[in-house]
Amino acid sequence: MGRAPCCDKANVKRGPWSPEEDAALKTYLETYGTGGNWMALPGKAGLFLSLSLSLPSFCSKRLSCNESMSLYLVFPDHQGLRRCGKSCRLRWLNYLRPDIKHGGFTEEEDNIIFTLYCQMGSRWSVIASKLPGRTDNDVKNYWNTKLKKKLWAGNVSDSTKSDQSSAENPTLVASTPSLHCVSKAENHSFGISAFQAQNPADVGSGFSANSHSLNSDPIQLYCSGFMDVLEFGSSSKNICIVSQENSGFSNLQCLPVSGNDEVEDSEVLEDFGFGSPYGVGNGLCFHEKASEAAPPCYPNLADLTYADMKPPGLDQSVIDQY
DNA sequence: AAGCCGCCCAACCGCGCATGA
DNA sequence: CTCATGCGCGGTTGGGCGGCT
Repeated sequence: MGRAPCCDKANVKRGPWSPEEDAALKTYLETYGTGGNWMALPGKAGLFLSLSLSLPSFCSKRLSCNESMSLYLVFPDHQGLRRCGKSCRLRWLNYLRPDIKHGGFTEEEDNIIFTLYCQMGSRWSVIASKLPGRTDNDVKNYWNTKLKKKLWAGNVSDSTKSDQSSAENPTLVASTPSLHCVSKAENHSFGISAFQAQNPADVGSGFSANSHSLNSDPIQLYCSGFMDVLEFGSSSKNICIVSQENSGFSNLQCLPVSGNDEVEDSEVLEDFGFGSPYGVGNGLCFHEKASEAAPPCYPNLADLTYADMKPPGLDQSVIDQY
Protein backbone atom coordinates (compact mmCIF):
# COMPACT_ATOMS: atom_id res chain seq x y z
CA MET A 1 0.00 0.00 0.00
CA GLY A 2 1.45 3.31 -1.05
CA ARG A 3 1.75 6.44 0.96
CA ALA A 4 -1.27 8.74 0.81
CA PRO A 5 -0.68 11.87 -1.24
CA CYS A 6 -0.06 14.99 0.83
CA CYS A 7 -3.10 16.74 -0.55
CA ASP A 8 -6.05 16.21 -2.82
CA LYS A 9 -4.63 16.54 -6.29
CA ALA A 10 -8.02 17.42 -7.72
CA ASN A 11 -8.23 20.60 -5.67
CA VAL A 12 -4.80 21.98 -6.32
CA LYS A 13 -3.41 23.66 -9.36
CA ARG A 14 -0.41 22.08 -10.99
CA GLY A 15 2.02 23.07 -13.69
CA PRO A 16 3.82 26.33 -14.31
CA TRP A 17 3.35 29.19 -11.89
CA SER A 18 1.76 32.39 -13.08
CA PRO A 19 3.30 35.78 -12.23
CA GLU A 20 0.32 36.43 -9.97
CA GLU A 21 0.93 33.26 -8.03
CA ASP A 22 4.61 34.08 -7.74
CA ALA A 23 3.81 37.54 -6.46
CA ALA A 24 1.30 36.20 -3.95
CA LEU A 25 3.68 33.63 -2.58
CA LYS A 26 6.58 36.03 -2.45
CA THR A 27 4.64 38.76 -0.74
CA TYR A 28 3.26 36.41 1.84
CA LEU A 29 6.58 34.77 2.61
CA GLU A 30 8.41 38.05 2.83
CA THR A 31 5.77 39.32 5.22
CA TYR A 32 5.02 36.32 7.38
CA GLY A 33 7.59 33.65 6.58
CA THR A 34 6.60 30.03 6.34
CA GLY A 35 5.38 29.82 9.90
CA GLY A 36 7.17 26.51 9.99
CA ASN A 37 4.36 24.87 8.10
CA TRP A 38 4.49 24.77 4.35
CA MET A 39 1.39 22.64 4.08
CA ALA A 40 -0.78 25.32 5.62
CA LEU A 41 0.83 28.10 3.68
CA PRO A 42 -1.25 28.21 0.49
CA GLY A 43 -4.58 28.59 2.24
CA LYS A 44 -3.29 31.10 4.74
CA ALA A 45 -1.47 33.08 2.10
CA GLY A 46 -4.61 33.25 0.02
CA LEU A 47 -6.66 34.54 2.90
CA PHE A 48 -4.14 37.12 3.94
CA LEU A 49 -3.54 38.36 0.46
CA SER A 50 -6.90 38.08 -1.25
CA LEU A 51 -9.24 38.66 1.66
CA SER A 52 -6.97 40.83 3.76
CA LEU A 53 -7.52 38.64 6.78
CA SER A 54 -4.83 38.82 9.37
CA LEU A 55 -5.53 36.93 12.52
CA PRO A 56 -2.48 36.39 14.70
CA SER A 57 -3.85 33.24 16.31
CA PHE A 58 -4.72 31.81 12.93
CA CYS A 59 -1.29 32.64 11.68
CA SER A 60 0.28 30.27 14.13
CA LYS A 61 -2.20 27.46 13.63
CA ARG A 62 -0.88 24.34 12.00
CA LEU A 63 -3.00 23.07 9.15
CA SER A 64 -2.69 20.02 7.01
CA CYS A 65 -2.50 20.44 3.28
CA ASN A 66 -6.14 19.45 2.88
CA GLU A 67 -7.24 21.75 5.68
CA SER A 68 -5.37 24.52 3.95
CA MET A 69 -7.16 23.76 0.72
CA SER A 70 -10.52 23.59 2.48
CA LEU A 71 -10.19 27.31 3.15
CA TYR A 72 -11.05 27.74 -0.49
CA LEU A 73 -14.40 26.09 0.19
CA VAL A 74 -15.08 28.40 3.11
CA PHE A 75 -14.12 31.39 1.04
CA PRO A 76 -15.16 30.45 -2.47
CA ASP A 77 -14.27 33.83 -3.90
CA HIS A 78 -10.75 33.44 -2.71
CA GLN A 79 -8.44 33.33 -5.72
CA GLY A 80 -5.15 33.01 -3.93
CA LEU A 81 -2.71 30.16 -3.99
CA ARG A 82 -4.55 27.05 -4.93
CA ARG A 83 -1.33 25.14 -4.71
CA CYS A 84 0.02 22.26 -2.70
CA GLY A 85 2.28 23.42 0.12
CA LYS A 86 5.01 21.25 -1.21
CA SER A 87 4.78 23.00 -4.55
CA CYS A 88 4.98 26.38 -2.79
CA ARG A 89 8.08 25.31 -0.95
CA LEU A 90 9.72 24.18 -4.16
CA ARG A 91 8.81 27.35 -6.00
CA TRP A 92 10.20 29.51 -3.25
CA LEU A 93 13.40 27.57 -2.73
CA ASN A 94 14.19 27.06 -6.39
CA TYR A 95 13.00 30.26 -7.94
CA LEU A 96 11.59 33.03 -5.79
CA ARG A 97 14.16 33.32 -3.03
CA PRO A 98 15.89 36.68 -3.35
CA ASP A 99 19.40 35.26 -3.25
CA ILE A 100 18.93 32.83 -6.14
CA LYS A 101 21.40 32.90 -9.02
CA HIS A 102 20.16 31.58 -12.34
CA GLY A 103 22.28 30.12 -15.10
CA GLY A 104 25.88 30.90 -15.91
CA PHE A 105 27.86 28.48 -13.84
CA THR A 106 31.49 29.49 -13.54
CA GLU A 107 34.40 27.17 -14.04
CA GLU A 108 35.12 27.39 -10.36
CA GLU A 109 31.62 26.22 -9.63
CA ASP A 110 32.11 23.42 -12.14
CA ASN A 111 35.17 22.30 -10.24
CA ILE A 112 33.44 22.38 -6.92
CA ILE A 113 30.50 20.42 -8.24
CA PHE A 114 32.75 17.88 -9.86
CA THR A 115 34.89 17.44 -6.78
CA LEU A 116 32.02 17.18 -4.38
CA TYR A 117 30.25 14.75 -6.66
CA CYS A 118 33.34 12.58 -6.51
CA GLN A 119 33.31 12.75 -2.77
CA MET A 120 29.69 12.18 -2.04
CA GLY A 121 27.82 11.36 -5.21
CA SER A 122 24.47 12.85 -5.96
CA ARG A 123 24.01 14.69 -2.70
CA TRP A 124 22.76 17.70 -4.58
CA SER A 125 21.52 19.59 -1.59
CA VAL A 126 24.91 19.36 0.10
CA ILE A 127 26.71 20.33 -3.08
CA ALA A 128 24.35 23.22 -3.66
CA SER A 129 24.86 24.45 -0.13
CA LYS A 130 28.50 25.07 -1.00
CA LEU A 131 27.53 27.19 -3.98
CA PRO A 132 25.95 30.43 -2.82
CA GLY A 133 22.78 31.21 -4.71
CA ARG A 134 22.52 27.81 -6.30
CA THR A 135 19.78 25.33 -5.59
CA ASP A 136 19.99 21.60 -5.54
CA ASN A 137 17.68 21.50 -8.53
CA ASP A 138 19.91 23.89 -10.43
CA VAL A 139 23.02 21.90 -9.69
CA LYS A 140 21.34 18.64 -10.52
CA ASN A 141 20.04 19.93 -13.83
CA TYR A 142 23.36 21.49 -14.67
CA TRP A 143 25.17 18.28 -13.92
CA ASN A 144 22.81 16.11 -15.92
CA THR A 145 22.63 18.34 -18.95
CA LYS A 146 26.02 19.98 -19.25
CA LEU A 147 28.74 19.01 -16.84
CA LYS A 148 28.51 15.29 -17.41
CA LYS A 149 28.74 15.78 -21.15
CA LYS A 150 31.60 18.18 -20.75
CA LEU A 151 33.61 15.57 -18.95
CA TRP A 152 32.52 12.85 -21.28
CA ALA A 153 33.85 14.81 -24.20
CA GLY A 154 37.23 14.87 -22.53
CA ASN A 155 37.19 11.15 -21.94
CA VAL A 156 36.15 9.79 -25.27
CA SER A 157 39.07 11.15 -27.20
CA ASP A 158 41.47 8.87 -25.43
CA SER A 159 39.64 5.62 -25.65
CA THR A 160 41.29 4.37 -28.75
CA LYS A 161 44.66 4.76 -27.14
CA SER A 162 43.56 2.62 -24.27
CA ASP A 163 42.27 0.02 -26.61
CA GLN A 164 45.69 -0.21 -28.06
CA SER A 165 47.17 -0.69 -24.63
CA SER A 166 44.69 -3.43 -23.97
CA ALA A 167 45.74 -5.27 -27.04
CA GLU A 168 49.35 -5.09 -25.99
CA ASN A 169 48.78 -6.63 -22.65
CA PRO A 170 45.61 -8.65 -22.68
CA THR A 171 46.27 -10.54 -19.49
CA LEU A 172 46.79 -7.49 -17.42
CA VAL A 173 44.15 -5.26 -18.74
CA ALA A 174 40.57 -5.20 -17.74
CA SER A 175 38.00 -5.29 -20.44
CA THR A 176 37.16 -1.68 -20.65
CA PRO A 177 38.21 0.66 -23.37
CA SER A 178 38.88 3.56 -21.12
CA LEU A 179 40.31 2.14 -17.97
CA HIS A 180 42.81 -0.54 -17.34
CA CYS A 181 44.96 -1.94 -14.63
CA VAL A 182 48.49 -2.92 -15.35
CA SER A 183 51.56 -3.93 -13.49
CA LYS A 184 54.35 -1.49 -12.95
CA ALA A 185 56.46 -3.79 -15.11
CA GLU A 186 54.86 -2.18 -18.10
CA ASN A 187 56.98 0.78 -17.29
CA HIS A 188 54.75 3.29 -18.94
CA SER A 189 55.57 6.87 -18.57
CA PHE A 190 52.52 8.36 -17.00
CA GLY A 191 51.74 11.67 -15.60
CA ILE A 192 50.46 10.07 -12.48
CA SER A 193 48.91 10.62 -9.23
CA ALA A 194 48.86 8.01 -6.60
CA PHE A 195 47.25 7.26 -3.36
CA GLN A 196 47.95 4.68 -0.79
CA ALA A 197 45.91 2.69 1.57
CA GLN A 198 47.25 3.43 4.98
CA ASN A 199 45.73 0.30 6.29
CA PRO A 200 44.43 -2.25 3.86
CA ALA A 201 41.93 -3.43 6.39
CA ASP A 202 40.35 -0.03 6.27
CA VAL A 203 39.63 -0.32 2.64
CA GLY A 204 36.96 -2.90 2.98
CA SER A 205 36.24 -5.83 0.78
CA GLY A 206 33.30 -4.59 -1.15
CA PHE A 207 35.07 -3.77 -4.34
CA SER A 208 33.95 -6.75 -6.25
CA ALA A 209 32.05 -5.87 -9.30
CA ASN A 210 32.66 -7.27 -12.71
CA SER A 211 34.19 -5.64 -15.68
CA HIS A 212 31.07 -6.32 -17.66
CA SER A 213 29.11 -4.16 -15.29
CA LEU A 214 31.08 -1.07 -16.07
CA ASN A 215 29.06 2.00 -15.94
CA SER A 216 29.20 4.13 -19.02
CA ASP A 217 28.94 7.28 -16.99
CA PRO A 218 32.32 8.90 -17.44
CA ILE A 219 32.03 10.61 -14.14
CA GLN A 220 31.45 7.41 -12.35
CA LEU A 221 34.30 5.86 -14.22
CA TYR A 222 36.53 8.70 -13.28
CA CYS A 223 35.41 9.22 -9.78
CA SER A 224 35.11 5.64 -8.72
CA GLY A 225 37.72 4.23 -10.98
CA PHE A 226 40.63 4.91 -8.73
CA MET A 227 38.68 4.05 -5.68
CA ASP A 228 36.73 0.94 -6.34
CA VAL A 229 38.85 -1.11 -8.61
CA LEU A 230 41.33 -2.23 -6.09
CA GLU A 231 41.54 -5.50 -4.32
CA PHE A 232 44.02 -4.88 -1.62
CA GLY A 233 46.37 -7.49 -0.40
CA SER A 234 46.42 -8.14 3.28
CA SER A 235 49.95 -7.04 3.92
CA SER A 236 51.09 -4.80 1.14
CA LYS A 237 50.50 -1.18 0.56
CA ASN A 238 48.64 -0.44 -2.58
CA ILE A 239 48.84 2.25 -5.11
CA CYS A 240 46.39 3.17 -7.75
CA ILE A 241 47.61 5.33 -10.54
CA VAL A 242 45.49 7.44 -12.73
CA SER A 243 47.24 8.62 -15.79
CA GLN A 244 46.45 11.74 -17.66
CA GLU A 245 47.76 11.39 -21.11
CA ASN A 246 46.93 14.27 -23.33
CA SER A 247 43.31 15.16 -23.12
CA GLY A 248 41.78 12.28 -21.27
CA PHE A 249 41.83 10.59 -17.96
CA SER A 250 41.74 7.29 -19.63
CA ASN A 251 44.38 5.18 -18.07
CA LEU A 252 44.23 3.79 -14.63
CA GLN A 253 46.90 1.75 -12.99
CA CYS A 254 46.46 -0.20 -9.85
CA LEU A 255 49.33 -1.90 -8.24
CA PRO A 256 50.00 -3.18 -4.81
CA VAL A 257 53.45 -2.39 -3.52
CA SER A 258 55.48 -3.76 -0.71
CA GLY A 259 55.91 -2.09 2.61
CA ASN A 260 59.15 -0.42 1.60
CA ASP A 261 57.43 1.06 -1.39
CA GLU A 262 59.26 -1.18 -3.76
CA VAL A 263 56.94 -2.23 -6.47
CA GLU A 264 56.20 -5.87 -6.73
CA ASP A 265 54.64 -7.75 -9.53
CA SER A 266 51.04 -7.25 -8.93
CA GLU A 267 48.12 -9.43 -9.37
CA VAL A 268 45.83 -8.58 -12.15
CA LEU A 269 43.22 -6.28 -10.83
CA GLU A 270 40.37 -7.02 -13.04
CA ASP A 271 37.57 -6.90 -10.62
CA PHE A 272 36.20 -3.53 -11.35
CA GLY A 273 33.58 -2.08 -9.12
CA PHE A 274 31.67 0.83 -10.44
CA GLY A 275 28.50 0.26 -8.59
CA SER A 276 28.89 3.32 -6.50
CA PRO A 277 29.59 6.67 -8.01
CA TYR A 278 31.34 7.71 -4.90
CA GLY A 279 32.67 4.56 -3.46
CA VAL A 280 35.76 5.92 -1.88
CA GLY A 281 37.29 3.32 0.33
CA ASN A 282 37.34 4.23 3.96
CA GLY A 283 40.70 5.17 5.26
CA LEU A 284 42.29 6.01 1.98
CA CYS A 285 44.82 8.72 2.21
CA PHE A 286 45.31 10.82 -0.86
CA HIS A 287 48.66 12.42 -1.27
CA GLU A 288 48.75 14.02 -4.63
CA LYS A 289 46.95 16.89 -6.17
CA ALA A 290 43.67 15.97 -7.69
CA SER A 291 44.49 17.98 -10.76
CA GLU A 292 47.08 15.47 -11.74
CA ALA A 293 44.35 12.99 -12.32
CA ALA A 294 41.70 15.39 -13.37
CA PRO A 295 40.32 15.78 -16.80
CA PRO A 296 41.94 18.74 -18.49
CA CYS A 297 38.69 20.62 -18.61
CA TYR A 298 39.04 20.99 -14.84
CA PRO A 299 42.44 22.51 -14.36
CA ASN A 300 41.38 24.26 -11.21
CA LEU A 301 41.16 20.96 -9.48
CA ALA A 302 44.76 21.68 -8.70
CA ASP A 303 43.44 23.54 -5.74
CA LEU A 304 41.85 20.45 -4.34
CA THR A 305 43.91 17.72 -2.83
CA TYR A 306 43.04 14.10 -2.62
CA ALA A 307 43.24 14.51 1.08
CA ASP A 308 40.08 16.51 0.68
CA MET A 309 38.25 13.61 -0.77
CA LYS A 310 36.31 11.67 1.73
CA PRO A 311 34.04 8.70 1.50
CA PRO A 312 30.35 8.86 2.11
CA GLY A 313 29.89 9.18 5.73
CA LEU A 314 30.75 12.69 4.94
CA ASP A 315 33.14 14.33 7.25
CA GLN A 316 31.43 17.67 7.62
CA SER A 317 34.69 19.48 8.09
CA VAL A 318 35.65 18.54 4.58
CA ILE A 319 32.41 19.70 3.11
CA ASP A 320 32.72 22.91 5.04
CA GLN A 321 35.91 23.76 3.22
CA TYR A 322 33.92 24.97 0.30
C1' DA B 1 8.26 28.37 -43.84
C1' DA B 2 7.17 24.27 -41.65
C1' DG B 3 8.10 20.22 -39.31
C1' DC B 4 11.10 17.54 -36.59
C1' DC B 5 14.31 16.71 -33.06
C1' DG B 6 17.02 17.28 -29.07
C1' DC B 7 18.08 19.98 -25.11
C1' DC B 8 17.06 22.44 -21.00
C1' DC B 9 14.92 23.25 -16.82
C1' DA B 10 10.82 23.94 -13.92
C1' DA B 11 7.93 21.10 -11.66
C1' DC B 12 6.26 16.80 -9.99
C1' DC B 13 6.60 12.36 -7.59
C1' DG B 14 7.63 9.25 -4.12
C1' DC B 15 10.52 7.88 -0.52
C1' DG B 16 13.12 8.21 3.92
C1' DC B 17 13.74 10.68 7.99
C1' DA B 18 12.36 13.75 11.73
C1' DT B 19 9.13 15.28 14.83
C1' DG B 20 5.19 15.75 17.57
C1' DA B 21 0.87 14.01 19.47
C1' DC C 1 6.36 3.30 21.91
C1' DT C 2 3.55 3.95 17.95
C1' DC C 3 1.50 6.34 14.48
C1' DA C 4 0.52 10.32 11.62
C1' DT C 5 2.21 14.13 9.39
C1' DG C 6 5.48 17.34 7.45
C1' DC C 7 9.94 18.23 5.49
C1' DG C 8 13.66 17.55 2.54
C1' DC C 9 15.80 15.13 -0.91
C1' DG C 10 16.96 12.74 -5.31
C1' DG C 11 15.05 10.92 -9.46
C1' DT C 12 12.08 11.65 -13.24
C1' DT C 13 9.01 13.93 -16.42
C1' DG C 14 7.25 16.84 -19.90
C1' DG C 15 6.53 21.41 -21.95
C1' DG C 16 8.82 25.02 -24.22
C1' DC C 17 12.30 26.59 -27.05
C1' DG C 18 15.96 26.79 -30.35
C1' DG C 19 18.48 24.66 -34.01
C1' DC C 20 18.52 21.88 -37.98
C1' DT C 21 16.73 19.88 -42.20
